Amino acid sequence: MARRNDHSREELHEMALSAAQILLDEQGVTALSTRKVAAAIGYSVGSLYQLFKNLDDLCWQLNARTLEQFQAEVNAIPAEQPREIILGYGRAYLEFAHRWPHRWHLLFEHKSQASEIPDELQGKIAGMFEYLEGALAQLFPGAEADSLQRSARTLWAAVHGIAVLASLDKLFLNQPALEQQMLNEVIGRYLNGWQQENMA
Amino acid sequence: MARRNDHSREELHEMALSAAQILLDEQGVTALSTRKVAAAIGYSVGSLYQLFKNLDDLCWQLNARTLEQFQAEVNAIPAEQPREIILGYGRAYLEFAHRWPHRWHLLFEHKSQASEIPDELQGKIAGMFEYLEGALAQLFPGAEADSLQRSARTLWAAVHGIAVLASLDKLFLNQPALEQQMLNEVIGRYLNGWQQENMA
DNA sequence: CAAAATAATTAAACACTGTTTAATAAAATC
DNA sequence: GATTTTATTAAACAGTGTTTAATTATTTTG
Repeated sequence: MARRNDHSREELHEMALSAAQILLDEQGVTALSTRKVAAAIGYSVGSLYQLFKNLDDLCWQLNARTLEQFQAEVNAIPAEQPREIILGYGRAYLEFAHRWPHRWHLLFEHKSQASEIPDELQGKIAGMFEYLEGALAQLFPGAEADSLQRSARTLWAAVHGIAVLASLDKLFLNQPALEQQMLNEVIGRYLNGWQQENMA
Repeated sequence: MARRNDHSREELHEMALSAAQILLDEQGVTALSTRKVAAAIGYSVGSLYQLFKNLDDLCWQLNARTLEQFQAEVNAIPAEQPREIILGYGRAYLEFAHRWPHRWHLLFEHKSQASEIPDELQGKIAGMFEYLEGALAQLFPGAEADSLQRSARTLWAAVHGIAVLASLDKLFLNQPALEQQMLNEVIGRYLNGWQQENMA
């Protein structure tokens, strides 16, 4: 039943990733299994292992796609004032986590942490930090590189924390537009507090 | 081979939870299986299902223990100035996540979210928010209840975000005492920024 | 062009997982 | 002491990731 020329290696690779993404979107991280992906593309599990080192490898590649997609959305944000850039980034982050809950979940699954992060992905993440660092550098021209790098991560951690707890339903608070308000407040107050330091 | 009077139901329950906790601490979330817990206490899996509804139930009870332990540590923080209380809470949180990485990981495993959060646990979490809200209320006597509740969650989310990304090794930055600095800055700047709002 | 080498594909197996079931052994009740 | 209730277990079911050996298709070689 082998049929090598039905699809090239590249086509198969693409088919598998697409099928996996659909499975992920529709049924969540736990439904993402080698057998289901194989069945979805009409091949056996063994053939999947010809295309991917293992399931973790497939997940990393899925994560790379997710990051590319998010990065494209972030790049589409009009570059206005630095504060608006940072806020826009946070909004995009929260919105993305809501729109693609399972893709976003897979990004931070501890399981994937078992194997080491591929260099390619690490580069993508670093690029996104630089985006934030650039906006912060505009706001704080006198700040040291260390400080800017740390602050970019701190702001990202804060936004990420909001997204995590919201997705886990662990905020236990019914307020209208809760996440949006939390986002506005944490970024606004953080930046104001920092500016205040520089004036004293 | 049944031996009903070797251990009472309560003893068995305690033995199972303790064994599960050791397994969790030593081998991580993925190693926490019904068969391993059963083997550790010298009973069959079936007997475990007499004590717990399922593995998720066992995990919830493990999480309840973890929260109790953390709450005890938080309560041991000397009640000083409100800012020190909030900072102390954040420090305790980061420290706890480092000292008990797997217990802390289990707390936020999405898997456990499949079944609903037991009321008991929900109450424990609410209690911890109140702790933060109390300190914030001292700093901002004029603030509305809504605002205090939201801010407590925002600060928690920020600290949680730092802990998550640090535990996932996703900060990609080698700075001495990075997490501590991020913590100090996010709390300090947030509170300063808020105070600034009230003066304007 | 046919034969040999290579590579892809698959079915089956292995070692796990959570959970359920039927049979058995022990304790409690009558 | 006989009967009912309960605890316990081994076995089974349906999954999982991954590996293996055998088969089939394609390429390369003679």
